[in-house]
Amino acid sequence: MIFKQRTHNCGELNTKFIGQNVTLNGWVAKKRDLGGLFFIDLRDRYGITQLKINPGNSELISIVEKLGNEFVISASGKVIMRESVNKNIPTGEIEIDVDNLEILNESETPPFVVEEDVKATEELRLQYRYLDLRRKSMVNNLIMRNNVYQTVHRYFNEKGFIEIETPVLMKSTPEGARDYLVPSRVHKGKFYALPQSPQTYKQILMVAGLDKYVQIWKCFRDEDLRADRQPEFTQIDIEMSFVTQEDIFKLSEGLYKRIWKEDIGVELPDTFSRITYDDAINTYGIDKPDFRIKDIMKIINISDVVKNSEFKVFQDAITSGGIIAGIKLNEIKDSKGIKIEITRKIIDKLTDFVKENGLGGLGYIKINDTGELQSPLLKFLSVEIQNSIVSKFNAGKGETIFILSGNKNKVLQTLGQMRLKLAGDFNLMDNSKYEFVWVTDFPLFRYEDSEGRYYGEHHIFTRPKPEHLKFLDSKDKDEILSIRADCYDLVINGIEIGSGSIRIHNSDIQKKVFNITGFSDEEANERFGFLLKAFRYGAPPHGGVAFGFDRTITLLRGLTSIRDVIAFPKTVSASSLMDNCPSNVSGGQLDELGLSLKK
RNA sequence: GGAGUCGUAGUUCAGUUUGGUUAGAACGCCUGACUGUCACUCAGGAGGUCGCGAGUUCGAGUCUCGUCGAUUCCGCCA
Repeated sequence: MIFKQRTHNCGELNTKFIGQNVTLNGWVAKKRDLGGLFFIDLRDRYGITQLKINPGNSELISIVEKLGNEFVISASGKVIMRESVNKNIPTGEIEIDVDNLEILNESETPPFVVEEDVKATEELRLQYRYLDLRRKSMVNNLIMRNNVYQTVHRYFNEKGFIEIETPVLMKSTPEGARDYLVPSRVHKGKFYALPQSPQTYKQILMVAGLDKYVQIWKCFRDEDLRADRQPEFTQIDIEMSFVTQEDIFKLSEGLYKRIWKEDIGVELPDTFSRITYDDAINTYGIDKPDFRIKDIMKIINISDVVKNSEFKVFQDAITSGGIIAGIKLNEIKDSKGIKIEITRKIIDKLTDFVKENGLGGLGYIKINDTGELQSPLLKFLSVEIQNSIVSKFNAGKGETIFILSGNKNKVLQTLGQMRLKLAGDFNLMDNSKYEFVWVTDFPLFRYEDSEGRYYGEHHIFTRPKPEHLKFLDSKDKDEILSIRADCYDLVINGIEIGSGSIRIHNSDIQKKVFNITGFSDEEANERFGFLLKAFRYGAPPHGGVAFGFDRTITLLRGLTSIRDVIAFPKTVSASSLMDNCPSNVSGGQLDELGLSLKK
């Protein structure tokens, strides 16, 4: 097809081009017919330029009359000054006085109007993703994604890293997430797995001596989805040899500092905050604390203070090994600066919230403006204990203490959730801030009561801290659970953005970890023999980290769903609405693979 | 696997609480008018398997049960 090719795009023309003859190619975003005089908004991914079609040119008008939204056209003419300027768009001072117009392709009436403030549901947008991606904000999401790719590539190239591609078809490994499996035709009855992460490969690259590896790569996990979880997602995957945790922090801080600076113009501090896992849990009730609410509503354990009270609820908690803890809510104000009273209604709502989390109820102590205490708990607590609680929270007039009792994990977790809820409900955090924090010293194992076995908390290649190595031979549950690792998460605004560790590089230690997590030597050999073998040929000390690329872009764009930064995402039931996948396959395909479907 | 929300015109929604005449609005679409619009305006028109399937009822968009899809959360995600 021969057509007049564009000389410019729809976002670049301005008054400097006045008088020039130009040709634009693009999509009809809007046609306005004023009765002979037509205006057309022509759109491409760079912007929108207004075309003006004069009355009188009957040949041109007959073409214009046929135009509908989303038709693809080529328009030529002279750049002229507009009679009335549109200040809302960069090209708003000029328009094209069209003398030639060509329809390059027609469009059916689109199922929804392609406009910035899209009305369509996400379901429809996903079905017609190619229309949704014509919208400026979606284009900008993809452009941001591209910009960050480039920043990452440049950064690691400067630092002497090598990008190495690892296989997409790999060995299925137990542990961790469910694998996506790919049947082998050549080896009937055998399967590849899509990588949950390139973990084993990058460690083996370290054994190979490729001491600085990086890759922006897809990972696949067959688990249930969320707004921030897709079955396939992208990571910035990093591994280094001869490094400590500090080296990895420094590299990562440099990376994120660079991305924030280059791609959204925000200057981050040279080093990020740090908190240990135990402190995070005990102070914020969560392993991914949102440091936009760092210094308020910290969790305070008052078990000691109330242990001698007569109050049965507290006594029961203590006898059953639980705790009593709480948070303090400062005096809060609405957007007009008027004080918000903590009413019965608010407390009832919070009580419901607490009960949904499986706790009996919510205790509270309000300190009135006169300094007088107000609480249903007072009759159960001596004045001495009341005063100790107030002083432990350093509570003053107009403030409220919320108290929970029961199972330790549940109490901490619920208080953690309450902090987030209160902060959200009462606007207690600065949403324009980016709070980066490293959570360090994660436990090596967690114990699954229902299965009676240990799991690697991060993954089973994580090295215990040297001073805890001795506990690998222990049979004592508390000792095993007390093992900490140089294992860390990077958290931004309460979102887990990255995770890594210093790895085991010694096959004996690796075997012990396998054994604790329930692998016999035979099983470990069957599954990870290749890695253990590699470790016997001079494995250097090494460690690494992986960052969620989609989540990073989501944060940079101020969004909440990673689906908006992925060109072709899947729904929460892991299907793609545009191309209807997954789908059935023919009997012949199954035969070839030696598979049959269960009835 | 569990819980919540949603599903009505091409689209976004109202109508469902309390079952009852011909299911409405806006945007989009079609026709006509209009020479400076940029959410153009004005006049008119077409457009509905109320997600699907059972049930209750004289009668179901509305009530009940099931089911499918979207979405949010819990479990799960080393």
